[in-house]
Amino acid sequence: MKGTSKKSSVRTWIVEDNDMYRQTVAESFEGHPQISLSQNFPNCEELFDFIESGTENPPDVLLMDIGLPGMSGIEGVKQLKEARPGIQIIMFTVYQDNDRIFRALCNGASGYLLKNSTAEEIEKAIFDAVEGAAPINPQIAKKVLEMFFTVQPPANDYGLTSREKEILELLVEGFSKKKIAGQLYVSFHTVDSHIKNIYTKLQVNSGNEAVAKALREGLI
Amino acid sequence: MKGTSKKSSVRTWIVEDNDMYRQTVAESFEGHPQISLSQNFPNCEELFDFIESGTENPPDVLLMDIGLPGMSGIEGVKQLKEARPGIQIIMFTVYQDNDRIFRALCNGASGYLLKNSTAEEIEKAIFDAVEGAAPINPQIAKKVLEMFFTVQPPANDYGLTSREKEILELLVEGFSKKKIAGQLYVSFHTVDSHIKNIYTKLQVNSGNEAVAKALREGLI
DNA sequence: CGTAAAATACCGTGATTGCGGGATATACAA
DNA sequence: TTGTATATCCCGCAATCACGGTATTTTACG
Repeated sequence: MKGTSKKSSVRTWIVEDNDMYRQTVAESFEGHPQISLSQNFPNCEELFDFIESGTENPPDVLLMDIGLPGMSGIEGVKQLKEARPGIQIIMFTVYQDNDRIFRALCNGASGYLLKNSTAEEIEKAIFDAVEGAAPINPQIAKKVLEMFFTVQPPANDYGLTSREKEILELLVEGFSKKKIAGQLYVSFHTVDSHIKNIYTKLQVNSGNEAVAKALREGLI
Repeated sequence: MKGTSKKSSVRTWIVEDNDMYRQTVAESFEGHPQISLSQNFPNCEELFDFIESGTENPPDVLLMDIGLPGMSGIEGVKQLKEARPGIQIIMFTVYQDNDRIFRALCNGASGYLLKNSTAEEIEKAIFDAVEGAAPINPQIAKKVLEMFFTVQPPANDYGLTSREKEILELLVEGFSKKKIAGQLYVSFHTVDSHIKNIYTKLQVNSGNEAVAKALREGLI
């Protein structure tokens, strides 16, 4: 269906500066019936040269080290994703710090494996990636979740009434008191009173502060 | 070291309303040397009753269905995490919609598996969870990444100068023009001019709008 | 060296805001 | 019934803001 012609083999390349490690990975896929690890590079520069030479079509999946000489794997992901968005890139690294994880994923990496992964895990990750999924090492996934789902205090709403929330929302949208009054078909004075109450409840004393507090604490 | 006494067996419970499915999972771990699936429940209410009864210590890991009669698995995660934050909860469901994924992870779920998982995958996920990692199905992980790492237009800064950014920041902090002038040891008129330029560049015409735009688009 | 951009400073005016009052009506709970 | 909360409305005034000018000095850069 849908014209997705099943490929006989997932074409995979690897960028890894440690010669021995690169060879080991390459060899572990030799003779693999569904994965052909057809090219490997010691750094990003050679990868890009090869792609631009047009000698061979780009791969389906790329395993990318992060700690590379010259251009880092993080920067490599960014540039490769810009040039060839279709390639699924799996980071393949020893680094587990939030900053590298964040930047790699920001730049468009589809997966993030640690170098202690078994050949089976790498194999599964390649299949996952080519199917549009995101193979992420559970330890890394934990950090990603922590980055975004940090247990936030359940959105203190400062006891704002629904009317006050409504007006706060319009304030955030940039409307003046007069415009808000028009929008809600009430008098300017009413809006003014509500805003006074909002300021008191939020413990602020200017529109700017109220808007900042509302946006920062997700009050709207 | 550190007093972490290795447990001989990972104690795991499951909440799943489909009797047959629940039995199947339970049976697949019967006689497992390191995982004891010691209790199973058809809904959250019975789970909580059992926990409160104190008959047995809470488990290390809980497999939690989402589509449950009565209290949903999402709500169950929230309440259980509040009561017993130490329990690692793995969602175990057919649902793949962003909203359920988001809410489950928000409420503190450590993992998210699909029901088509193999026994080996579940086994690995339980071990991952108890070690503090986050076993997430790659398809789900992809959605999580999309939720947060959507290729955002590279932070348009509207050509603000560094001084203008500085002043915008102070504006967001709720300072008045006069206060900003004092803070920066410049005249009120200078600040006024900068703010005029900021408004022009951001295409807004009030402090509220500028603050909202700055916060929403991460200009600061 | 020259020039453009940035930062600085000033003026005036009308609009808007922040905030101090106070008032009325309605609804709901004690 | 009597409060309490919510929403509505009004007044006034000092402070602040938005915005139209103009102009000087500093900085950056070819």
